[in-house]
Amino acid sequence: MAPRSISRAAEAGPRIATAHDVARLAGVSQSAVSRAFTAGASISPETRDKVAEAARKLGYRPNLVARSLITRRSHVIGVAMAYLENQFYPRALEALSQAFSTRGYQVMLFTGKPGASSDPMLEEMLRHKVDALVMASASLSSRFDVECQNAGIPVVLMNRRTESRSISSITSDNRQGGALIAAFLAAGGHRHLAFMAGSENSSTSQDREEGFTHALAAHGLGTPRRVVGLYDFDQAAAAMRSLLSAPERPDAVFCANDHMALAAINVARAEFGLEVGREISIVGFDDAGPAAWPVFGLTTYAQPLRAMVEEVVAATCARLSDPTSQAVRTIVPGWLAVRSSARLPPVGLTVRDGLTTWMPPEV
Amino acid sequence: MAPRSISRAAEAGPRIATAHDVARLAGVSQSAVSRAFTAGASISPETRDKVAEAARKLGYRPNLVARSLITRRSHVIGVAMAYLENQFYPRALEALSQAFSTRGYQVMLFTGKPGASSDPMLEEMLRHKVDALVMASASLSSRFDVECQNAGIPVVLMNRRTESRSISSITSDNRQGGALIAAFLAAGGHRHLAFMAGSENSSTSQDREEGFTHALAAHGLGTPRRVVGLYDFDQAAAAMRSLLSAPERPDAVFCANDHMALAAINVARAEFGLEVGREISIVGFDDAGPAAWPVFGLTTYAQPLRAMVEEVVAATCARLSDPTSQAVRTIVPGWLAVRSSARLPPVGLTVRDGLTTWMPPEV
DNA sequence: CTGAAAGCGCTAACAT
DNA sequence: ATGTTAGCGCTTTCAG
Repeated sequence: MAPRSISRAAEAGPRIATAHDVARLAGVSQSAVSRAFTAGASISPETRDKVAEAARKLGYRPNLVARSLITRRSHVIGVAMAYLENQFYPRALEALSQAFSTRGYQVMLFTGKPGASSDPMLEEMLRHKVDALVMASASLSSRFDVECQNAGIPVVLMNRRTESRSISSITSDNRQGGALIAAFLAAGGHRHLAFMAGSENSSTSQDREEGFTHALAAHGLGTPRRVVGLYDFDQAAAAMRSLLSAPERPDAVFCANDHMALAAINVARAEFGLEVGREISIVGFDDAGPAAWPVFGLTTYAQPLRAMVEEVVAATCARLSDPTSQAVRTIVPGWLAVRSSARLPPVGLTVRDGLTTWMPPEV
Repeated sequence: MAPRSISRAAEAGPRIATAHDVARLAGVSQSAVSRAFTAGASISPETRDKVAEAARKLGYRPNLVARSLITRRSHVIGVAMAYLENQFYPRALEALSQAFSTRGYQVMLFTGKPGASSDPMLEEMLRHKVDALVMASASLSSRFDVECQNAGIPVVLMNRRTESRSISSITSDNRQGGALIAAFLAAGGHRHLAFMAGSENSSTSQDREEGFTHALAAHGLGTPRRVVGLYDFDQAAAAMRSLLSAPERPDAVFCANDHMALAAINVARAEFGLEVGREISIVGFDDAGPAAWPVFGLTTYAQPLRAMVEEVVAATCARLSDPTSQAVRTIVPGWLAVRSSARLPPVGLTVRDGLTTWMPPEV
């Protein structure tokens, strides 16, 4: 029998070292070990070194599960996100994960079953004791609100908003973006406008539409023709098809996001042989990756992804460190990325760092 | 003093109910509550009902953190994934998350800092006590292997393989896919072939290249010209540029994945005015979302995403339920999705369900 | 079938 | 600065 096998259970392989094991080897108490791994704990350098040495030998790593049981902080953020075929979201997810991990949080992903309610997802999040929730898609039931408030976990919405006073939201300026696009299209001399909506219950789509429609009216261009793409590629393609098959074809269509705008370009070009940007103008919203690809050259309202993510993380951490703090409703300004998918207005274009944008001429 | 406030701490809001609270209200022991929430535990229907009722009243939810401390199962799977701008990965992630949640597991996402080693990521995964790891990108250091083995947590690679005997991997048939593409291109009458590699240390890129190159030689087409796109859109674009600027232009290029192939199409069409599929053939690998978009019509070796994900989940769960089981090395067959980006061979095409594929004529 | 009691690995008073 | 003690909320023997 090996001399050091005191009371090791007859398991396969060496047990995972605990703080006790480290304490024994270092000749200190278990709490000393805990302190050695706690930033700012009062411990002498010698003890810390002894512990570090023993820990290294044993390959010890603090068990975060045990820690969170007592500190009541799991350092895990639940992120609800579906619809990852829309390039905007994977980028957002990656950025969120990186930003949170910088602050010591990990992201637990909740995608939800395709058509299901968000309630089972909420249930899982709550059981797993996530410290906070960031929701970047899925529409939340009203239960969500109260359950999270009861559980005392902050909820931050990204790219959507809600009426609830207790839920923070970070969006870009959807209304202003819609209005800017209306002005841009009007300045470009378009007369027959169309709008392609996302989901009817999406605040984001609503805001963009409102901004667009109101500004259009202000420019004396009446009400745009309206189709619904449900944020889905195939649905958007179908919607575009109906738009282009109608007797009076629009000369410009604003799609509530890039994913649908890309579908629209595909249909216009491949099925109707239209030269996008000359025979028809298509504008999107997001500035997701493929928008900038040369074959698309999609003119779109650019949502500042990094800035939005920073705000999300800031809002989350703020409520985490002070639970009594108010929910915020942050609107991050974006800008119009002008490329080739829409006819250009004669004036107002600016180029900086190789990027072209447009601002309405001063009134 | 309210009659029922026995010893509640003077906190804000109602405390989150624990099994003890439920037990008290139901008039049973705390272990009875535990049993009521454990499938297959021996408990009478009456007790179960009493507990359920009390739990409902209190909004009780078992605390998974506490549970996992004692069961040593967190029911959390760590998924390491970066490079989400390649559409294949977000889809994979979504599918993984759904498949795992069906089996009672949640996914914790690890993206890693852009250029950093995978070691700090590993550290976090271990501290969080994930039950298993699935790695869909990032190259793992050798430490990874031994650390995970020590910690007793299974590692499953998706879309890459490794030499280690203890690590499972699920890939599609990269070699065969490369070979099939070579045969397809040869049959299409192409003479000047080129290959665009991903990362040099990527087993996936290597396998695809090997299959391609060997088959090409067998068809008497010599060694293809070789460029490196590093799986990156801009790098791939640059590589394509150099290919098309060279004195002898290739008439077909096989890119190690769709993301690069899409970049190649962009450059060929937008910068060189080439009609892709007639003046030059471009073939990819993955069949990621945009490949099927009409404007691209990318001919590509389709990796069966759902099947691969099912295999990943199966391999993970197998090792979880029997830690002594062997690591597997599964190769899932794919098929050639023939579209318009490459010139068609005169024979061998088959259409089924609106999808076109190609098989080499029998020898 | 049920309750009492012993911990899972750790942090946080509280003494010293 | 350090050790002792008491749990965090739960599962799991072990008696009965």
